[in-house]
Amino acid sequence: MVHAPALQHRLPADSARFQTSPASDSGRRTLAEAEALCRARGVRLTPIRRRVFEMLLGSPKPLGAYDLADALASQGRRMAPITVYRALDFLIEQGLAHRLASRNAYIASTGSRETPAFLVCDGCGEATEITCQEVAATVRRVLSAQGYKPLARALEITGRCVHCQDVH
Amino acid sequence: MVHAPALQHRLPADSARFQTSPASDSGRRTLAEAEALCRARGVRLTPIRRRVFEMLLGSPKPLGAYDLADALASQGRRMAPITVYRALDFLIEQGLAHRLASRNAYIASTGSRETPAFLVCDGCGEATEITCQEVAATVRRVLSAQGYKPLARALEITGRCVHCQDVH
DNA sequence: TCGAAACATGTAGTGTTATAACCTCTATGA
DNA sequence: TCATAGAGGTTATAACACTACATGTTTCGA
Repeated sequence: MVHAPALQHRLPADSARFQTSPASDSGRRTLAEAEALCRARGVRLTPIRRRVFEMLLGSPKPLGAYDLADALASQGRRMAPITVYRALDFLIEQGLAHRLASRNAYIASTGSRETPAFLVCDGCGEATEITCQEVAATVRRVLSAQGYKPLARALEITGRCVHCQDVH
Repeated sequence: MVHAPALQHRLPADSARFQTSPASDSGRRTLAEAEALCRARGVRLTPIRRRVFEMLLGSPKPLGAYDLADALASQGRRMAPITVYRALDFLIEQGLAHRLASRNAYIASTGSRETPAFLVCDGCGEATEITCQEVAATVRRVLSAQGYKPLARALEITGRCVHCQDVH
């Protein structure tokens, strides 16, 4: 489960146009932001919710609900699955986490209300959140062309990351 | 479970730029195509696989594996879950179906090897396959900008369809 | 045409993810 | 101080997916 932080640095061509948010180097900041955000909204970032959020922040890859339960068990009393799910529901509602349906796993997010996109590696499972006008605009346009109203759900784009391209 | 076929006709503005493929009105044609495609590839569209594929083709919304088992039970002997999953695996390998992870459900597809996109309604669950150069290009660009190699996985875009916008 | 190999399906059991139903505790404010 | 709302505890179960192994079926070459 231990994993070196993603090497986000040596990237091709036009990566400058994307804002990426690897969880690993923004933990502290994001935790403070989350607290501020919850205060502002009048909702409670309780100890359980906070621990789940920290766990997600600290992980370079999305975690399953039962992974979270295991991990949290090692730092205290075991938590029932439903408890984890309730915390996750809260975090998702507040935009602090997203469910990656393609992996049945959960990942910390920025709390912004915009539709985020995640690049998910088919090999190692690591996921990178990107905020990209182009993606957002394309999604909006495609939806409205079919008469759909957009929802702020995470967009999952599957591929194979730099480190996993040769393998398998 | 019975559901009127989607009204795909009165659509906003620039829908002409998208090729949509509602399952309901292309069943016959697509079944023949699937047969041809399997023959050409030297793989076998066995009775079980064919029935599962027909079931998917006939449904306006994605079906769960156990839905399929139930539906197929009503037209003969009950099928074990694993049998359904095996048929689905085959169809997915051949590009004749896709798994919609956000719904734990499966949907018939065209068999083309390109990355398709599905608009999935958060309300009724109906899904529309679209083939759109713009979407494909955006996905490719975003992936390569982060050093990812594209995979031909279905892209799921969630929204609320025309009929479900007022409800809930 | 016989038999080996490859592929497809049957059977039983289990693993994994997610939720239902109901109860208790605690903080808050009228 | 007591009613209330929200958070969390407990137990059980639903829903989805797969492993392992046995049995059939098709195909193809000797």
